Amino acid sequence: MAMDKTFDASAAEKRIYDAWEASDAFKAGANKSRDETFTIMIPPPNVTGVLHVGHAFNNTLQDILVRWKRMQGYDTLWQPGQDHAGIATQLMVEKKLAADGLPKRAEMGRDAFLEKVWEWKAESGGTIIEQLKRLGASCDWSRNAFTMSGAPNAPEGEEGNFHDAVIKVFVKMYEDGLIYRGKRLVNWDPHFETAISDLEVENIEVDGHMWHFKYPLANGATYTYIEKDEDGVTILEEERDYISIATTRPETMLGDGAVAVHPSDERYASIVGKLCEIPVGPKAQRRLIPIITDEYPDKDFGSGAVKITGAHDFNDYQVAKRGGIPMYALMDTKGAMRADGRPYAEEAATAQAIVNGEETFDEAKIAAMNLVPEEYRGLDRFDARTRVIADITDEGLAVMHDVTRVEKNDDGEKVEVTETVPYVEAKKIMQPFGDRSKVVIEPALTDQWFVDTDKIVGPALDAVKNGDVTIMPESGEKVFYHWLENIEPWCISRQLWWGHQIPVWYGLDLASHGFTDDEGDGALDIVEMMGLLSRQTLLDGNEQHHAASTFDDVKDQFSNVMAKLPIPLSNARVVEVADKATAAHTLAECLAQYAMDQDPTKLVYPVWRDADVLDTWFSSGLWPFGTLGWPEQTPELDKYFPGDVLITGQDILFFWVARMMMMSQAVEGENPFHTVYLHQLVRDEKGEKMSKTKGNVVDPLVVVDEFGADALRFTMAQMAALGGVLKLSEDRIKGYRNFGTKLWNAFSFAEHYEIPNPGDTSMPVVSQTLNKWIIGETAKVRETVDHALTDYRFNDAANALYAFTWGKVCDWYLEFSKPILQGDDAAAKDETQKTLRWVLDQCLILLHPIKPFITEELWGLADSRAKMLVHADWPTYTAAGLVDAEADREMNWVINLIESVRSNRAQTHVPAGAKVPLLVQSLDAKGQSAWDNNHVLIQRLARIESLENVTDFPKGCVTIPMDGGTFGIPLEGLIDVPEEIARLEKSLGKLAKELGGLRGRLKNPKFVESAPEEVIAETRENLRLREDEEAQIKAAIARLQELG
RNA sequence: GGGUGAUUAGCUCAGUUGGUAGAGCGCUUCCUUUACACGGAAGAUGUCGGGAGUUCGAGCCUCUCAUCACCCA
Repeated sequence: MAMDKTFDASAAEKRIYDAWEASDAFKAGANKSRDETFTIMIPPPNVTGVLHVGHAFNNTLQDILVRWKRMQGYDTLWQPGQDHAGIATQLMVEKKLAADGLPKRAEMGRDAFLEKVWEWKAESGGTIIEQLKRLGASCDWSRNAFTMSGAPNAPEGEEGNFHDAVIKVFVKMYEDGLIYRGKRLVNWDPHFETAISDLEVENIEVDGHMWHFKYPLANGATYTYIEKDEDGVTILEEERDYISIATTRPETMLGDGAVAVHPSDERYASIVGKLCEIPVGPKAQRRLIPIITDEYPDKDFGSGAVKITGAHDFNDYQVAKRGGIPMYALMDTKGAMRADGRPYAEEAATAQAIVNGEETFDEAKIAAMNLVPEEYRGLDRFDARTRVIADITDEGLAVMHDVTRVEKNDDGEKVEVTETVPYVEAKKIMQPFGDRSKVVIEPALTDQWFVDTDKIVGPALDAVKNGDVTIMPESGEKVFYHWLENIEPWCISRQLWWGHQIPVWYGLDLASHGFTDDEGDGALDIVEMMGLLSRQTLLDGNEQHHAASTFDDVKDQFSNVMAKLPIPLSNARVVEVADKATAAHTLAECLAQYAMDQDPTKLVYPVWRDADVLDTWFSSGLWPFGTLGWPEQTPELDKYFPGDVLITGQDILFFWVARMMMMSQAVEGENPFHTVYLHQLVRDEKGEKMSKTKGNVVDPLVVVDEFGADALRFTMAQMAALGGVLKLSEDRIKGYRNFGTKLWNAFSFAEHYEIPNPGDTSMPVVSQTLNKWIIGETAKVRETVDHALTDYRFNDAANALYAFTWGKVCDWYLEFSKPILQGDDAAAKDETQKTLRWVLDQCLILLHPIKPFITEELWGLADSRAKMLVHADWPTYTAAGLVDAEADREMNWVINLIESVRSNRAQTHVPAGAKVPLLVQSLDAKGQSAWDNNHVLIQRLARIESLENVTDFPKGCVTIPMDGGTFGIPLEGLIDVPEEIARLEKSLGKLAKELGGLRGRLKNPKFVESAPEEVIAETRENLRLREDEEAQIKAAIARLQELG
């Protein structure tokens, strides 16, 4: 059966992939012939993900390494899987519910919603896996992991250990004091109504405005405001009864706790410590806030005075913390102005009392206060802004300035009109957006769980510093240090449903509620308990919490605390309820019941579980061991952890890499891998980010459809220079598709010449120079490829294979073999046939990690094979063992001569088909033997008719200087003499430049003194050759001139 | 504002202890010679972003400027 003209990738790829899978070719340990393991953990794509070029690139590199190591006989595992992508998945399912006209999430409730998510996952969650298969990814799919596996509500088929792992790690870290709960300013996504980490926030520069408002000083106080220029000359001096504040977010003024100025700012020094009025809200309850000093304000920015709204700005938060300024939260979870709490008049009065020092405050008290005046309550934050601006301006408290513009008056004449208008600067501001929701992120003061990263960052930092973990390229290390050395606490709670629910239960802190024993008799009497109930303080009070893997475990912890309470509470049974309100209600009810029947066995102590879930990256941080069965001590965990290499995008160095390192160290005390290979974002051919809005997105599957997976993979490998920018262009992919066809045609060549293809040939013992040479070249490229892959220089490996296969095997070896294959020397023919098959097999083996499909297909053409190519043995022969210096020299001489003759022919317009005679002068013995051995090849490929020894070249002869003799092509009458002279003179000019440099260096005594011996020798040799060349060209010109 | 990196042929990029620049694609010319036109042969194209310094010698090291990109504020 004749081979097809080209490789039909679309038809073959699926068939080949299925064959690999059917033979379990990718299973952990498949093709193992040694004990060393090689483990790569796939960076888990989102379960909602679809394959993009970034995945394609990333997974191609992983596959190259894995296939290479597997062929080398390592016990290889490429562990696949996906993460559950909390926000993205929840969003997707919510959208689907809406599209299907089903009840909303809140309407259907948590359990029903999660059921829907799992349903969605079963239907669509495997998309990206199928797509990775199309690329040829050789993961052990039987081990596919999922970060939500084993969750309590997981359906059949989703059993697994990940939930256990996550919960266990949380509890351990909680018990070790590495996780804590706190009220902190976090990035709040008002769309998803959840906290998100600062890494999930995109800061984008947008057109914004800066408004300038007057905060009147209390009690009509005034001061002299003096503005000076750079030279200290007064440019403005006026009496003011206000301080001017610039803000981009006027709606947050309602929560201001102070106005801050820089301590060195002379303009405001006289009013520091005084009070000023927030110029918004009902006139009767205008709040007064202090003017304080802090290092934060920039004297040159705005007015130099900054309003401090601790609960709504990260910088202000720090100032407020330093200054003990209350942080009033103004918004609800949706980003609307709060509508809860007491009437504004009462809240404002309390706030004023706090400022006046008449009332104390704590976090909880401040958090409960709502300082939004009634007229703004319930408004969206952006509507509130508009209203606040309008109200302040109406009241005349906006800073005004004059604007002059040209208008046409009633008569149509242009006139200048000057108006005094509010001073509003239009300016670019950096605004935070949720990377999923795309809405403006609101800093919000909320109770969240945090990992105390400061305490676990050390080992990760050390691992890189002491070289246990290498980050490539090296620049990644600097970035890594910089980030880890300035690490912020990691907020791990998310107000979502899709995720691992935090294993913490809360109970009312009865001790702090006055469940005290007035009589000191170790028991509470009815009066004491009823007194407590009547105070109705249960809901406002404090809580205590405990973490445990299960409710049963946590029950004991609560019981232990309860035991310290007076009888009969000490005997109350711990029960789980839905939430705090239910808990308070349940407790009150059972106490009331007890009051009637005095039956202590009916007393219960209700606790409720934290409703929030953990950040997806918390589970992803456990990926290196969670995928291997941890916390079970599985054989896989034992064997494949720690892994070897992590290949991932530079953009998730912090998101994920650092967290895996911290978590592996915190949990297992080991680094999860020894090498991190970071790559950049794949961009379009112009170097721009791919984005849907720009329409420059390259879909890797479309590329695969058009050019085949191998072409895409080879392109990816070829681009993968360490630290390089990745620009993907279709022309390139096309070029490498052509390379596949070239390889295909080399086999078609072998078929055409009817070369036997028994399969699995061993390296032939050869006597032909040609065969010795190509075997040596093969050994060289094998070494180059291994070195390149060892150093993660995928581009070098790809380029070396391209140059070898095309530039050596196809361009020269196959051409050279033709006369032998067609010739009568049976022994030479047999040897060459065997060598040719062997060399082609080596091409397949060495190319297989990069181009798995076409190579497997060609491999399968042999009569028989012991194994599929995916499991073929990777060669270990060396250049030292196989390169024959003499054969090398001779073949290079032949190639050189052929190229020179061709070049001269082409440049002197000898018709391509014409055969020309060749002359040679003073050919030495080596040259003669090289000619004798290879003249058939030379004559065929350079179209030479005959060789004649001459003592002098005739006039009009083009000369070819070679090592061991000078060749000449007599061209009298065939060439354009002036053109040829011009050509030679041009090369003479180039030579002269080179000669000048070489002579200059050698003449310089300092060069001869300080340069290494071999460099000097090389330079001398180079000079000698160039001078030789120059002489020959000059001689050639002279001969041509005689003609003219 | 801080950090990191980039700037080399028309385009996309290599260039590994500093020794005088390479590849692919594209382009020009020629060739349908029985593996391959997704091919073959030949060819042209670079003050290696600007400037300064170290050195016998700098694309590579140092400083500086410019432009661009990305990350973090």
